[in-house]
Amino acid sequence: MGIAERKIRQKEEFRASILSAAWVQVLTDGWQSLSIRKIADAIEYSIPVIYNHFENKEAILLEFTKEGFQKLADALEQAKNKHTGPAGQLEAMAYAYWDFAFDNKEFYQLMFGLGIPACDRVNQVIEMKVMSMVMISTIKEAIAQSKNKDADYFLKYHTYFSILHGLVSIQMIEKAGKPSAEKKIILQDAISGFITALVAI
Amino acid sequence: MGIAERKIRQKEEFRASILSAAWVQVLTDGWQSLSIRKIADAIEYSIPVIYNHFENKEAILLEFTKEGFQKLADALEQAKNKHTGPAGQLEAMAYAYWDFAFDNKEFYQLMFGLGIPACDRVNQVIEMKVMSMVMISTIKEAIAQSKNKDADYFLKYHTYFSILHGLVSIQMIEKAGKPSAEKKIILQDAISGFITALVAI
DNA sequence: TACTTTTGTTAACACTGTTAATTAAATTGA
DNA sequence: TCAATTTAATTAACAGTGTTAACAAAAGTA
Repeated sequence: MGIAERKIRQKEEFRASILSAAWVQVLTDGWQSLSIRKIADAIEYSIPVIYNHFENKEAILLEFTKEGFQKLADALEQAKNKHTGPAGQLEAMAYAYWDFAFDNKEFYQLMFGLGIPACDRVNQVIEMKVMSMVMISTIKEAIAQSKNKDADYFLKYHTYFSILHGLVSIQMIEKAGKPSAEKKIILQDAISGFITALVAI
Repeated sequence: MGIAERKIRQKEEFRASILSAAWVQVLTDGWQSLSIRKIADAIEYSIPVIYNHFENKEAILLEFTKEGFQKLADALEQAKNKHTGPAGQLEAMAYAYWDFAFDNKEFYQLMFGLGIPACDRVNQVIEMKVMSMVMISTIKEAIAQSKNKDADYFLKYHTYFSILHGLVSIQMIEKAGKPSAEKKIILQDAISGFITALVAI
C-alpha cells in the first residue's frame, strides 16, 4: 500500500511549501518581519500546522542557515576549481565569498546574525566618525612615513577596520565567553600582516 | 524662579534612570530581551512615561550605540597616545579594539548589530564545517608550497575567514545596496596582503 | 460500518511596541 | 487662598508576536 509513501511525500511537500512561503516573506520584508502567522496565512492553513513540521521558528531559520552555508560552500568550491595554484584559489574564493554575500544578502545576514537595525542606527551616530578619525589619522601618518606615500588612506582605513571587526565578530559568533589570551595571536597575525604591507612595502 | 531649572534637572534624572534600568536589563538578559515594559517596571512607573523621554525603543538603543562608539573612540585614542610611531600605534589600537569588544560585549553587539541568535544556530550547522574545510584545505596547500611550512593553518584560516567576513559585514552595515565594483578593490587590497604574507614570506 | 489514528482548527496565554483618552498633580494667575 | 491652566502619569486598548492546549474533522484500518 502506497498510502504511507504518499503521506510522506505530502508531508515533504507541505514542509517545502512552508519554507517557500517563508522565503517569499523574507525577500519581501527581511528576516525581522518574518512571522509564523504570515506563513500560515500565505499557505492558507491555520497557525499550529506549522508546528507539525517545525519545532519552532528557530528551526525554520536553522533550515535556511544550513541552505545558506551549503550555497556558500558550493560557491567557494566552484571558484577554487577554476584555479590550480593555492594562491590563485584563495584569491578566487575571496571574490566568490564577496559575490555570494551581496548576491544572497538575506542568506548572509541570517547566517552571521547581522541585524539590520544597526544599519539605520550607525549612520546617524556621529560618534562613529570620531572613532573613524582616530583610525584614519594614524593610517595617514603611517602612509606618510612609508615607502608608498600615495597609498589610498581611506582604502587602508577600511581594510584595517574590517580586519578588526571580522576577527572580533567571528570570535563572538563561534564562542560565547571571552576568548583566551592565546586567541589574540590571531589578531596579532592579521594585523601585523596589514601593518607590514602598509609601512614596509 | 528655579522651578524650570529643577524640572529640567528632574527630567534629566528621569531620563538617566530609564537608561540605567535599561542597562541593568541588558547586562542581565541581553539586548534581545530588553523591553519597554520591563524598564517601566524597574523604575516603578507606567509604560507611557518612557515615551515622554524617548521617542521609541530605537531611540534608547541609539543612545547606547552612541555611548559605545564614544567609549571605543576613547579606548583607541588612549592606546594610540601610549605610542609614538604610527606602526606601533596601529598595533596598540588593534589590541585596544579587541579588548574593548570583549570587555564590552553588550555594547559591541549593539553597535554592530550582531544578533546572538546566529550564535546558537551556527554551532549546530554542520554545513558550516563544509565551508571551513574548503577554506582550510586551500590554506594547507598554500602553506605547503610556501617558504614557512610550519605556519599554523588553523590560525591562517581564521585570519582569512575573518578578513572576508569583516569586509563584507562592514560594507553591509555602512550601505544598504550592492557595493560598487570599485569597492572590490578593498577586498583585493586586504586579501592580497594576506596571501602575500602567507605564501611569499 | 465502527474504531482508531492522523490532521487541522479555534481559542487562548503570555508576551511585545505604541498610543488615545482620562485622571491626578503641580504650577500659575487673580 | 482659590480657581484656571498646564503638566505629568495612568488606565486601557490596538495590533502585533511565538507557542500550545483542547477540540473537531477527515482519513485510514479492522
